[in-house]
Amino acid sequence: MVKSDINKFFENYLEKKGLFEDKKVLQSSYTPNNIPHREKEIKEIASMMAPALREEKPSNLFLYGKTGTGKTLSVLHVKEKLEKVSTSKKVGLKIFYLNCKLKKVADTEYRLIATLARQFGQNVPITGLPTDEIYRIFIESIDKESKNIILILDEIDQLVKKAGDEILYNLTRLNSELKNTQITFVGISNDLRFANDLDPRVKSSLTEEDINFPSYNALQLQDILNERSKKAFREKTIEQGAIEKCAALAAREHGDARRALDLLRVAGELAERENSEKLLIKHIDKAEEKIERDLISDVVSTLPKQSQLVLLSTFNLHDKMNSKIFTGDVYNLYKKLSSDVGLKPLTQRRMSDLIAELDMLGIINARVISKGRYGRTREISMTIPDSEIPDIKEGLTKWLNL
DNA sequence: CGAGATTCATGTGAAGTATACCTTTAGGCTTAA
DNA sequence: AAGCCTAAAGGTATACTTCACATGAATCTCGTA
Repeated sequence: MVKSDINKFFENYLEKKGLFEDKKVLQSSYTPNNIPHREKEIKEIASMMAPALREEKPSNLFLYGKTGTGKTLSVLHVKEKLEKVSTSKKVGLKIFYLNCKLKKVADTEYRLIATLARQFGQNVPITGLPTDEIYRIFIESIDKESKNIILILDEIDQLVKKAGDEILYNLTRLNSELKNTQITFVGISNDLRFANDLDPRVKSSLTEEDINFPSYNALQLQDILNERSKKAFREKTIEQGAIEKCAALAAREHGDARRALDLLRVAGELAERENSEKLLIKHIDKAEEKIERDLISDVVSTLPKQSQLVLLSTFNLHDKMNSKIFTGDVYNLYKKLSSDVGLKPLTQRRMSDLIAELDMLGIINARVISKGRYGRTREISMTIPDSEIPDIKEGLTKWLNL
């Protein structure tokens, strides 16, 4: 009985055609051939990098603009095309893309260089070598390879925030160490003010040329969504107005195209799970909530245990009393919790740094204030809407085996 | 009443420690001549 | 004797601790109007 039910379910599942034709198209890793409303920027990038084909050194390039404005996409697009030409014409050119935000990959000077060296096929250890040594290995390996190297550093602001701008200084000076090769840097930043806070020497050399990526407006987002949904969904599976709704929602938040695409994809997934014939507008509303939740719980779940504990403490305090939360309170609760879990509590000094990190990740808001006579502390408030907190708390307690 | 001193609770920087990992080196063992 | 393996020595990066000093506005103090 049961067995045949299950068989039937699977058979039905197979027979029933899903809404998606090709879901990959909506994922952020996908690079479409056609990038609407970025023709100008792509052309600019291409003309900046073109000298590399003649084995001349292109200027360093700096791209900035809010998240989801197509910076990464445009660069990768140009990269692909450029690589194609250069390999067919046998030009000595290599292009590397590296996202500096990835933890344990490129968030310190050592790790950044080590990752780069690894991309050149060098087998370098994750720790133990002097940083100079890593530089030497890296320089050596690229110097014999090819004439031109273009290094794309995505989310470069994150790197500087964590590890200081000395790295960039070292990097820009790298060219003087190289005999046969030249490195061109392409920096990408979401933070518009980032370049201004840099050491002037670094700034001038890194931003020889810069391109601003403006935010998309709702109409442009619609174009993008239409373009992609044609490939992603089967015909006539989207309710009239659904795409417009996606575009409008995403446009409300500074025109983030990635968000718009996520919205559409998750809505499609939800619709499919509900066995709905079409992607309806209501699915998009649900998708918005889900994305928010998933995004946060994704970050939270990859946090180190200690940070999770700190976060849980702040959430608990936030629930218990709706007054302001201060560092000292968090630390006391954290200490109690950590002994419950059987984790050795960190010092308050360290926790202070952890709170600062959580703030940087945008999971909480922590602001240093002075309470005058009553000392100085961080005042912590929530960035997450109250309705989402119980869910995340549940996840936290699970991960922490509480 | 108001300017300046005081105070508190913690921020923050620097230096030190523990841990995990790396390379080099020297000793001991095996092996082939 | 040459070659190979192993373990110790000496080095680094990273996460964390310890120590000590810095902060900055509410509150206190005290001289002055």
